[in-house]
Amino acid sequence: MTLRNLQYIKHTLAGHGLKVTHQRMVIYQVLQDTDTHPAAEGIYEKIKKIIPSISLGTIYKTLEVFVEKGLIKRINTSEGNMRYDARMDNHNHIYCTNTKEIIDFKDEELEMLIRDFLKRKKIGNFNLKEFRLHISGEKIDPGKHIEIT
Amino acid sequence: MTLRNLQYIKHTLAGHGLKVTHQRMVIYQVLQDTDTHPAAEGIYEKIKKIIPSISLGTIYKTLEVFVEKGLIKRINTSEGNMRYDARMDNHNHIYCTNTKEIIDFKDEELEMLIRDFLKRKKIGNFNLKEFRLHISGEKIDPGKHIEIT
DNA sequence: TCTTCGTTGATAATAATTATTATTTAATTT
DNA sequence: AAATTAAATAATAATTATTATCAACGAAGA
Ligand SMILES: [Mn+2]
Ligand SMILES: [Mn+2]
Ligand SMILES: [Zn+2]
Ligand SMILES: [Zn+2]
Repeated sequence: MTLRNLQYIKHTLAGHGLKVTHQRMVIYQVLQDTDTHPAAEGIYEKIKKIIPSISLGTIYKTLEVFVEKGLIKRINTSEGNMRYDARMDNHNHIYCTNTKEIIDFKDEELEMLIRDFLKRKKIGNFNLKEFRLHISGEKIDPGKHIEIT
Repeated sequence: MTLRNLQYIKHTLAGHGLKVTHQRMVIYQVLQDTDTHPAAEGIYEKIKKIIPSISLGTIYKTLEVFVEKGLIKRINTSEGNMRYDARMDNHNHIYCTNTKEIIDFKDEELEMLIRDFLKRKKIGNFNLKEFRLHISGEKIDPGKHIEIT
């Protein structure tokens, strides 16, 4: 968490109409440094190490505000809880049904392929906001990483 | 609910290793006749009209069992509850963020496009089960239907 | 520095789902 | 067909995830 980073985070929060608080900065920073799509509880555990006095309610509230302001995304799983994604560029997700991991998967070609398809295939009475491909399956070796080639 | 249908449902349940009960038959039939991807509560309301004595717990348990046995699918929403889909062929979903509707969208070309792409793009250490495109946005006129052309 | 108003932490409330258990029902054995 | 066994259901309690409330606090502008 360098000084330059700190300034950037302040600027980002303020730029989205949010009052800059210590809690918000730390939560946003931690989300930025995470690519595992954690749930509120998991985020809480991480933040507690930095701000031991933080309340779980503040985590929930802050996540909600961030989503509302378009700073992060809330993502859906087949499990009973919400998970969060600080990555805001268009990308897809690979779901591992046994480890519950959500792995990012970005591919320009796929992006174009689908965008092109949807442009041809007109959906009437509908204002399309975004699309995402959900790929699901199981890691073969849960200890190792998934690798895309 | 014709007799032929009834026999077919019995056969389907038994064929998936399930004991055939009145509750299960009615729940399965109702799910088959629905394309709105209802939540447990909504299914409960429908079933109560047919079996007034049914318990909400039975709905939850039955849905869980059906998912487990591969008779239906559990689907994810950005809201805090699960929804269910009796349609088992590969298809995609359009999410309307204001009406909370989930609309089926099947297209062979899109299917092939993505399948082809994923065949080329190898995902290592991962056993792919399925993929689905989540399209989200808002209905322009919430009273009218979405139409795909 | 003072004032204002949004934010936080503590806690209570709600919604969705899962667990428990006695009772009922279906399937299997006699 | 009656008795036996095993599984499913209904009623209810418990848990989990999330949201709401509210007094105390802190950021930011006057
Ligand atoms: Mn159907
Ligand atoms: Mn929930
Ligand atoms: Zn992501
Ligand atoms: Zn569907």
